[in-house]
Parts: sequence; structure tokens; C-alpha cells
Amino acid sequence: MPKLGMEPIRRRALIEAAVEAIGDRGGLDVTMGQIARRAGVSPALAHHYFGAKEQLFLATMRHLLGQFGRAVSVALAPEHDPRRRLSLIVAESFAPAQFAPATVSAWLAFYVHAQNEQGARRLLRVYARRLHSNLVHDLRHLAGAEAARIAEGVAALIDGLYIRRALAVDATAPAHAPETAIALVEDYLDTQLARSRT
Amino acid sequence: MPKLGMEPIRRRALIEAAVEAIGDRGGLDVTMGQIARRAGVSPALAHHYFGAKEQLFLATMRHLLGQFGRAVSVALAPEHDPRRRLSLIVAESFAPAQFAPATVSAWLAFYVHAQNEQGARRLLRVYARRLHSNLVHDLRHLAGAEAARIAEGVAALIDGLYIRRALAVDATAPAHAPETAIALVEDYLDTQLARSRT
Amino acid sequence: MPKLGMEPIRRRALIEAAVEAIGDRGGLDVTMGQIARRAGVSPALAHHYFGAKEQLFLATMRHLLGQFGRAVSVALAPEHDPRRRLSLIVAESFAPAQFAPATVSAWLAFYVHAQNEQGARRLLRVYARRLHSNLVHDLRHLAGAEAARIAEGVAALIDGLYIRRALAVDATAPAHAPETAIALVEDYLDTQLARSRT
Amino acid sequence: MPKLGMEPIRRRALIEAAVEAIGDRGGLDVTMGQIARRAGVSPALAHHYFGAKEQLFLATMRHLLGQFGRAVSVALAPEHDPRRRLSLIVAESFAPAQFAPATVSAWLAFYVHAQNEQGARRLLRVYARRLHSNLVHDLRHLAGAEAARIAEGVAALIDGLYIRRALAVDATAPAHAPETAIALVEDYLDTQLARSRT
DNA sequence: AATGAATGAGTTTTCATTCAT
DNA sequence: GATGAATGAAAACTCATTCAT
Repeated sequence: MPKLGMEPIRRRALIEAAVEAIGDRGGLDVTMGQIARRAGVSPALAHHYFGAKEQLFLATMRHLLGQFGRAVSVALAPEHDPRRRLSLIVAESFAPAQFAPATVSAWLAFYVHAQNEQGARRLLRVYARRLHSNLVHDLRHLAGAEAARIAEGVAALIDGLYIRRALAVDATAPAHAPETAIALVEDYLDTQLARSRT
Repeated sequence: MPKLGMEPIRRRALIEAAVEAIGDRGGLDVTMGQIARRAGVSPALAHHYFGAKEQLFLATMRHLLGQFGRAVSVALAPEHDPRRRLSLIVAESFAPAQFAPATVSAWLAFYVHAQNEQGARRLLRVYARRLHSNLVHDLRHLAGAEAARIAEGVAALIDGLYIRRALAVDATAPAHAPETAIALVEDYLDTQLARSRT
Repeated sequence: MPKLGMEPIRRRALIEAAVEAIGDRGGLDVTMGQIARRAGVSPALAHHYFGAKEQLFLATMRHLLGQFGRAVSVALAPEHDPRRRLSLIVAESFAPAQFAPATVSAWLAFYVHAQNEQGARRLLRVYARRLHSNLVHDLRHLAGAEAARIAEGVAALIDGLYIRRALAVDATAPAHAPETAIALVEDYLDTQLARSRT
Repeated sequence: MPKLGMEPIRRRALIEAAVEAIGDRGGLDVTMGQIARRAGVSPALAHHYFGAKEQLFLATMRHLLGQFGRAVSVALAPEHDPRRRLSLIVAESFAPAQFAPATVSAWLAFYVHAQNEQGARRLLRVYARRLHSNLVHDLRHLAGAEAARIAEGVAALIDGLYIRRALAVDATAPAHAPETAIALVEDYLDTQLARSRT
């Protein structure tokens, strides 16, 4: 029952299957076959649309990255107060879509993968830069020269909280709840900014 | 001419070769053959001593973990002031041996690996708990009820700074120097403790 | 808007694309997709018209064979002098259309292919027999009983010169120019016939 | 029952199996599995020793080429008369080992393969140059300036006779017997040299 | 103690071919 | 008449692991 216009549907299904498979497995050691089966297609079709496994991985990263980037953009659009904007970025970083165990797990796997692969590295770099410039943009108003340093601290804290979530025995424990993570980062921002203001 | 007492020598050589190989590659996708060649022995010998690849990985993690644990113990032994003890833990976390690019890279790879493998997960958990209790032990004196929260923040920050180092374009840039990392964590401790004291 | 009479157009386009593709690649390891793309159609259409890859190959051989056969027929029609007819056959064998690098390359590939495939073998045999009988027909007048032997020599020489052209580093070098090849075969004919006449 | 020093034995067995497989099949479209099975080993072992299919093919070509080259060297060593040396080269070209159907078939396949692959092309070129210089060396004494031209004719004739043998319906027919081929080339030499001498 | 020899099991990738539209 | 969609089957290649010596 082949129809027309299946390409975008299949691509998306395969990418989502990839996130799931990688998230479940907790690493990139998933086979094209496993991903394809999850998407309900043959491994050959995955190759047909993506050319190679690495390309599917890159598309998957782009998907995750884009999802987050758009969510942040949407959230920030109507808000102009710097401090509140920072909170929105933080909140978005730990929003359900990003902080779901499978997504976090996939993220971490891609981070490691980026140590090997040019393409993945580049993608991650773009994302890191965007997050950094978002943070610095608003921090500048509040902390002036300290903006870059605080941004670095916030980014490291977020990355660290992701890792800890990925390795948590029980991701549903309050210690790893998104609220806890958000509170920690907000607190960091508050204390850092309080000092700057002095 | 079979030599006596080769076992510990070979084990150590293989473990060190594994750290190097994994660090260089930036992931666990190294073959037993590559590790064995680096250690100057045959792949068969690696199996002879470790039984399986996963066992070699576990031994390698234990090696890394033990190395860090011992360094912290040694550093803390003569020091009794809580605040200075915290500084020593932080300093040790970014000491050359731990913060060398290859080591950081291997660390990260094992973190991801732990998402799959029971054994690796357990090992990492032990380490996390030890670090946590070390931190809490000293923080208790300085921040009372806030100890656990601050410990969590410090740990996340350290993990985050490791990740960022692993993905740095240029690990020798000042932004990723150990001093910068140490300063960031120390600053976190200072601001958090300052507030507690109030 | 289905067009009428597309079949012959598509068939021819596909066959010509096959010659080009095989010639370029220097072997039959071209995919239906590559051939189809060259012809500006989908791989499915190639199957639609030819049923299978092997059938397309056979049609391509028939095309090449027929082209040569017709050229020879046309050239020989007005000529009745045996010696001059022989020259025309030789000339036609090295005419631009036959001796173009891509064509020579495709020829050679089909020769090898014929070792596997019944159909291809048969086709090649028909061509060989026709060339042989053409040669013998005229040689009989000039060399009597020696006709068959000389024909064999001429045929072998032509095949050999094709191979050498196919493997030439530089097909445009004078050593591999059609004139050189023609001169060599003509010389063979001359010397062989000179002796017969004695 | 693994023993030591198997490598050369396996390499040779695999190379010989490759000649047989290619010869039987009449082309390079044989799988590593087929070759390995013939050699009585697993496909993995073939890769272990040769690294890749193409490498096995190159080794096989080198084997065939070397075999012929050595046979010619041995045959020519004690002979100093130019004309007789030419006959030895011709005789060796059609000696049983070279002219066996499987070998001829493999040759032809490699010729076509050389149109694609650098390595194979280079190997064939070396062989062609050696044959050419061998022929020219002796022809120079007998035909002076004509040496190169005659050598080219002889070489083309030999190649052509190989092809014709490869495509023969019945390789045992007198028309394709080595004696017939030798006679044809000898006759070419005789007539060409007779003219030169005049 | 150490290794060369060997392989089974798996994974990516390619492609001819089919089919519903 | 023409094609996008889809796949089965096969092939190269990799690698952890075993074993006899």
C-alpha cells in the first residue's frame, strides 16, 4: 500500500525511532535494523532515506537540537526582562521534552559520539554557542563583565545535571526531578547575580 | 622462557593501554586488538587475563576510580579544616592525572557505557557515593542542612566541566584550563557557604 | 498526459545510457539506477521495459552488434573487389563509433560477461561467425585454402588491438590511434596474401 | 588443530582457490565466501590474511604474472639466438599453465577489472612492458627499426588469441589448441622478419 | 606465559526487483 | 506511461573469542 509523500513521514518516524532506540539502549550501539524495526520499516529503507547510519544519527541530533532551539525561541519571544529570560532558558532546558530519560540518555550518547565524529562535533558546537550567546546576551544586562563566567557556570551546571540524571538509579526520585534541577540552577543565578549587583 | 610474576605487569599494561586507546578514540569502540597492540601483547593474552572485553573495561574503570580515590585520600589525610578539605577535593578533581584530555574522554565514555552495563553502573555509583559523602561530611560543618544540596551542585558542576572539557575544540585554551574550572567551583562553594553562614 | 510511442524512445535512451555507463565504469558493475538516471528515467521504468538487468544488457549488446553489422553491410554493398572489401571490414572495425574508448570498454566487459551468461555468449558467437564468414568469403578469392587461417589471424589481431586500446594509459597516443591499428592489420593481410599468391 | 607457519600455506591456497573460482565463474563476481570455501577456510580468514577482496585479487594477479614471468626467464636463460628466444616467449605464452581455460578466463576478467582499479591496472602495465621489452630486445637484432611495430603485432595477436580461447565453445577444439595459436604467431613472426631481412 | 590460527555471529550497506498509484 | 515506496537477499567486512601448541 505505497502512497505518495511518504518520505517526510518515514524520515520523522526513523528519527524518532532512533531517539527511542538510543535512549533505551543508552548508547549509539544500536543497529540500523533495531531502529528500522521500531519505525516499522526495513533496514534497507533507513539506508534509502539517510544513506548511512551516521547520517541518520546526524539527522537525529539535528532533530533534538532543533526541537530545543525552537522551544527556547518561542519561550523567549514575548519576554523582555533579562532575569526572567534567563529563567525561561533554564526552564526550557529541563522541560519534559528535553529531560525525558530517553532524550537525556540520547544526548549523552551523542556527546560522547561527538568526540569521534566531525559532523556530530560541529552540530554540538553550534548548539553550545547558541546557548552561550543566549545566556550572555541577558547576563550582560545584569552582571556586565561577569556575564561570560556566569554563563559558563550555568552551562556546566546544566550539562552536569543532565549527566547525573542519565546515570540516576531512579530518574523519578525527587533528587533528579526537573524542579530540583531548575532550583539548583536558579539558585546559582541568584547568588551570582546578587554578588554582581553589590 | 616463561617469566614469573608477569601477570600484574601485563594486567597493568593492558589497563593503561585501554585508557589510552579509549581516550584517543574518544569512545569505547576500540577493539581488543588495538588495546593489546598498544600494550605490546596479543589479543589472546588480553582475554587470557581478563576473560572478556567487558571485564577489561571494568578493570580499567576500577583503575581510574581507585587512582582518584587514593589521590583524594592522600590529600585529605593531613588536613582537618572542612573548608580546606573541600578545596582539596575540588583540586584533586581537576588534577593533571584526572583532567588529562585522554582521561576525561575515557571517563565520559564510561559514563555512557554505564547506561548499558550493570557492572559499570555499579562502579560509578560507588564513586559517586564516595564523592558525595566526602563532600557532605565537610559541608555539614559549614552549611548544616544545606550540605546535601550544595554537594549536589558541586558534583554537577564538576561533571559538567568535565564534559565541556571533553568537547572543547582546544583543550589548552584558558577557558578549559584546570585553574579556570577550579575557580568556578570554588566560587560556587564560596557564595553558597557565604549565604549559609548568614 | 501519457505520451504515445514512448516505448522505442525510452528503450533507445536506456540502451545508450547503458553503453555510456558501462563504458565509463569499464565494467558491468553499474547499477540499474545509474543507467536509469543517465537516461533520465526511474529505475522502475528500466525494469518495465526490459524486465531484468540481464535483458537490458542483452539489448545493449544487440545494439552494439547491430550497429557494427549494419555499418559493415553498408560499406561492403557497393564494393566487389575482395581485397578492398577486406580493407573495408578492417576500417569499419576501427571506425570512430566502434573504437571510441567507451565502446571498446563496453565491448570488453561484455566479452567477459559472455563467459557467464548463455545469452550473451550466443550473441557474441553470432557476431564472431558473421565476421569470420565475411572475411573468409573474400579471402577465399585471394588465398584459397589459407582463407580460414588468415581470417582467424585477422580476427585475433582485431580483438587484441581492442584489448590493448582498452587498457591504454592514454587512448589518444598515436600508438593506439585507429590508423595505427588499421595499418597493422592491413600489413598482416598484405604479407599473408603476398605469400599465398606466390 | 592450529599449527605454526600456516600463513604462507593459507595465502597460497586462497590465491589458487581464487584463480579456480574466477576461472570457473568466468568473472570477478565471485564472493569471498566461495573462494574461502574452495580453499577450505572461513571467509573471515581470507579477510584476515588479505585485508580485503581487492587485495586478494591483486595478490592473485601477482601470482599469475609472476608465474608467467618466471617461466619465461627460465626458458630464456640458456638461449641466446634471438629468433629462438622469440619462439620461446611465444611458446611460454601458450604453455599449459598459462593457457589452461581457467587461467585464460581469469586473465580476461582481470583485464576488464583493470579498467576500474588502479592497482590492477598498474600490475598489468608492468607485465605488458616486460613482455614488450623482451620482444623488442630480440627483435632489434632481426628487424631493426621495425622491432617495436612487430612487437606490438605479436602482443596484440597473443592477447587476441587469449580472448578467442576464453570465448571458445569448445576449448579442446583444434582451432583453439595451443599449437594452432603458436603456429599463427610464429607465422606472423616469420613473415614479418622475412620482409625485414629483404 | 603467550600466541598464531581460526571462526561464528553480526552489522552495514547495496541493489535488483516489485507493486500500488 | 511512469514512478515513489519498499524490501529480500546477499556480500564485504569486523571482531570478540577460543584453542592447540
